Amino acid sequence: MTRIAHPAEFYEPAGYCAEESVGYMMKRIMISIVFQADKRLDAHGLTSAQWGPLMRLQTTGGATVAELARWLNADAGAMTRLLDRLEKKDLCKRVRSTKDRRVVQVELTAAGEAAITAVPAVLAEVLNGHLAGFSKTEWQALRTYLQRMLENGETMRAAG
Amino acid sequence: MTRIAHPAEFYEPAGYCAEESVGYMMKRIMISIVFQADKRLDAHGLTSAQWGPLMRLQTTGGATVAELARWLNADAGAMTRLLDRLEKKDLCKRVRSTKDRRVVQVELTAAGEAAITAVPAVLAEVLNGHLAGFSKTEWQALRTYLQRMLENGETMRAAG
DNA sequence: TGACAATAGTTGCCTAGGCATTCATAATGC
DNA sequence: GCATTATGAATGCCTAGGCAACTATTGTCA
Repeated sequence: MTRIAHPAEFYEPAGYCAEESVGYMMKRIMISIVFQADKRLDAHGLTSAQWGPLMRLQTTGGATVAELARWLNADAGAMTRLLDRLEKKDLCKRVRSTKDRRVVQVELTAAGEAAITAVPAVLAEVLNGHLAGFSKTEWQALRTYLQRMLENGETMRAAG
Repeated sequence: MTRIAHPAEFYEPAGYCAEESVGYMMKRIMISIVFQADKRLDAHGLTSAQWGPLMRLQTTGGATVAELARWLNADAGAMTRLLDRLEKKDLCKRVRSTKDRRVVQVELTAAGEAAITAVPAVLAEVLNGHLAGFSKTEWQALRTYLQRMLENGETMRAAG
């Protein structure tokens, strides 16, 4: 039996201050992370939006457009266009499935395999940089908080 | 004399797992927050990107394009186009400054004032919902962590 | 003063995501 | 079997941000 937690009451309409909200802070942190990652990945011809599908393709050894979109919490149409750009750069290729002719299997090309080898190191470096000074305990606490916020978000979404 | 913290070593290139990274979690949280805010603000004709400048205009009683862009960590060109859309909806207006003829003062219209009255309540509700189950101590700890990540990001940016 | 740099705003071109629609194919139900 | 429904992918139209180039204006300094 799961107890549904009541919404917190940390923020109030009167005197709401954007700078103090966790939303504003997280937005700025994400801008900083993406900026640093893009700066390092630019030399490899990748943008911060492009390594996501590529890494997923590597770990799973191929996926469909819908699977990629679901995994990245993205729109299927946006994924189609993102794959267009990746395919134009010869980083992945589409193969129409023969079993289910609706689906398109997406696979990495050799160039795609090569392009993502540098990605994990870049991501690790950028994240570690933003966590400078954190103890392991603090890092774990942060991840616990974020996980709980994620679950609260899913609860809100399910509630409609 | 400020001690520069060394980068953390929580993430490593080998075996890097996107799902476990704080970046991936924060991205998904932001998607959830923006989704919930957009859902509630749609009835007021605002998008999640539009209430930012409007609220800033309200609290400061008018600002320039560059000031808005800086405050929102956004590009000046993007801000110009965002203000185009807001002006088309008659939510704000531009006034060329007479003192410095380069700058454009942006002000809220009456409709703009009316449109943002509902925003603070929406933001407070969405944030409180994502913080359901958090104690005040945990919330403060989370904000401290986020603040430190922000400062680490600024350090990285300054270091080049 | 006059050349130069700095700043403010705009615009063009790019990547990018959300939503609705469309088309083809597959699964389901009568 | 056939109509209905569901799913997968793609496309059009919208908002949105980053970067570079450009113009107009202001500030700086020799």
